[in-house]
Amino acid sequence: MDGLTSRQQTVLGLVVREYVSSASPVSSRALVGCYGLEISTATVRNELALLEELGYLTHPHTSAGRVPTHQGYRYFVERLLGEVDLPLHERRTIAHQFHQARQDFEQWMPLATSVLARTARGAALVTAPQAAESRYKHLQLISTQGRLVLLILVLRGGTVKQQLLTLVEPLSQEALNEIGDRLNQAYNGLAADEIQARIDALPSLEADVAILVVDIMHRADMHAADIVYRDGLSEVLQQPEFAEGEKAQGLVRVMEERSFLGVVLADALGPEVGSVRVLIGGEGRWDELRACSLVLARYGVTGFATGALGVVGPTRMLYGRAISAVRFVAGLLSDLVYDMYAE
Amino acid sequence: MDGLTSRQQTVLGLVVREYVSSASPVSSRALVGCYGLEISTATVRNELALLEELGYLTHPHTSAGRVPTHQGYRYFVERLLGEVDLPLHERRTIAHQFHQARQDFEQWMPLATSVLARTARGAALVTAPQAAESRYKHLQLISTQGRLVLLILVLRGGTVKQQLLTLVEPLSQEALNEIGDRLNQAYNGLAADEIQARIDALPSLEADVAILVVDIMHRADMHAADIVYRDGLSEVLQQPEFAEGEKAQGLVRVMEERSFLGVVLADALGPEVGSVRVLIGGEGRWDELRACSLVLARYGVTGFATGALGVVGPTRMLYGRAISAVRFVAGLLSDLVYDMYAE
DNA sequence: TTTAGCACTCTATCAGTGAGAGTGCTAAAT
DNA sequence: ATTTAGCACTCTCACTGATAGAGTGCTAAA
Repeated sequence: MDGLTSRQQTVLGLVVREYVSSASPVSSRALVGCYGLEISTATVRNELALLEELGYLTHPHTSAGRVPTHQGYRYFVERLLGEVDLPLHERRTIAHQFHQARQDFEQWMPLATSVLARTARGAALVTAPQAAESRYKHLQLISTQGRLVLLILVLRGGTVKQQLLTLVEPLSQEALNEIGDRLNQAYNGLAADEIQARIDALPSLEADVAILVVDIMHRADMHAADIVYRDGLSEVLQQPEFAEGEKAQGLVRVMEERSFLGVVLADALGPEVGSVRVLIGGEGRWDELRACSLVLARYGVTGFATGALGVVGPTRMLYGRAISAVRFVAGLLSDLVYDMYAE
Repeated sequence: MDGLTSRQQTVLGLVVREYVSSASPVSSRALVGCYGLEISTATVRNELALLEELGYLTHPHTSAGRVPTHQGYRYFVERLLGEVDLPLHERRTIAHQFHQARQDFEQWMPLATSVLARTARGAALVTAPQAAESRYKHLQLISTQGRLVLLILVLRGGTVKQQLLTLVEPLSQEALNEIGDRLNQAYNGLAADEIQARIDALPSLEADVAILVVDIMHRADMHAADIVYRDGLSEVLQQPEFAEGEKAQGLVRVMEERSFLGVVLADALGPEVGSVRVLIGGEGRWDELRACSLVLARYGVTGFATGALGVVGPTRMLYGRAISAVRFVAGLLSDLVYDMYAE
């Protein structure tokens, strides 16, 4: 059975569970005592020694109990956890909250983040959905004062972009509406490059606006993932592994620094919506994350718009809850994105 | 001279400056040695003892140097700091960055936050400007799929609100435009209550939309301050006072928890745009903030739209830089808000 | 009023000690 | 061949002096 006997698997699983809940090294006595194993502590010790030799456990020092290694957590997550899901009543509560907020577009992301943080008992991150390629939906020019105009550009999928625009000479709101109407007629549903190709045919003022529109759409394609929602950081920082400030460094960085998060996400998830990924202790690639695990997924509709979401916590995290929470919330968000892009 | 002799003021000032830069208790020898005082360490010790008796300094223990108390920092900020300002070249760089971003509405807040964090060397917080009272500017209904409609509401000052709307039966984009045009004609520049009062006169579909608009405007008035931009937290957490995790608790809470921040801001700033406020060690009111200082200001135009911004750091912070950075950035943001509301 | 000098106090550090925890090993039992 | 009991061994943790060093407070002289 893939290298480990069934009893070894049981023991490894119990060590992980016990360590996750107690946060201190697990002794053979604790395992036998708390979980009613039908074997003696000495036998358990033999198994523990073997599991350590195989790299699934370590010793902080000779006379301490065992602690799972990253490899141990990975084995736990991949082979021992099985198919986990949130209890029905939690799924119902969450689904209900999303149903309540279904019309309130702006609440989707904050709600998802807060639900994720509370359900997974970790720090939650959600990036706004980013369209594979922005497509023009609607433009509105709104006169402000004098030559200053507020340009509102709506993209397919409901993304709204704002930009200021200074005219050479003031125009009435009616004139602005006309420009908007003409561009709306001409560009509905087009991508930035397609608009770019048709700019020549326009009179100069429209062309100026169109150039700006193309520019905004390009920027939207580049930077949509910069918008990150966060929640639950302060709760996670109370975990004992972060008692020494510098241990918390990686956690705070991944929560705060867009660029760092971007790299991690790109590397761990790829562009396609798929299954939940678990990143344990930085996987040797990110040293700052040695004490942290991330449970990540991409949501949305591949080819239309996707975003990422995830939970960050200590390696000693409740993987079962985190994975099922991430999967469930990703599913809900994917449905919302689907509704917004299906036309 | 308000209780302290000029020499005592000098000594207090030096203790604060030295402690801010060294992060460890200041001895009489260090003061004489590093700052070239023309008096002996014994004399300094006498002054230190007096300043301690007056409550401006403390002792961690008998044979340690002096550390400023909250009262000491307050005296320093109010009487000893004088009029501080950022060096010209920094002001120029910052003004230039804002000038570059002047058209790019969506960048204002992130830019202000990032500039503030880097300039003040602290964690920066900026809340979005909130209108004293939302006023209707423009409505656009955009047909999505079937009966689902995306409602885009622009308020005076450039705030854009989005909401989904499910129609009883599908309508063409033209029909939606007509509804939008009629409401735009009728409601331009009105406040929520004024719109509320005129709903009766409308046919039912328009009335439904108008009810939703009023609802959105009310929500905007309530919750605009919920949008908080943050930056620089991870740098501040590296400061030695936050090496023990629990000391960082207050800092992270004020940075992360909207509700906590809201209470602090409301209490410290009031609703009017005014001068920079300095909150030292939670001022006895917020125990979590005992190790932190906040430098806060309200920006914007009183009566039209205001927001708050501030820097959070350890009590041992560079008050001079923080105060001048907050004042300068608040000024820049106020100008931007003024431009957006002046009509 | 200032200063030199000195006693005093407190910390930080190191070494040493004993208790306790938990293992690893060995030899006996199943 | 496995499992188990028993015990020696190791390492941590908490406590205890003991010491050096830092910095003060006080006193008496300048």
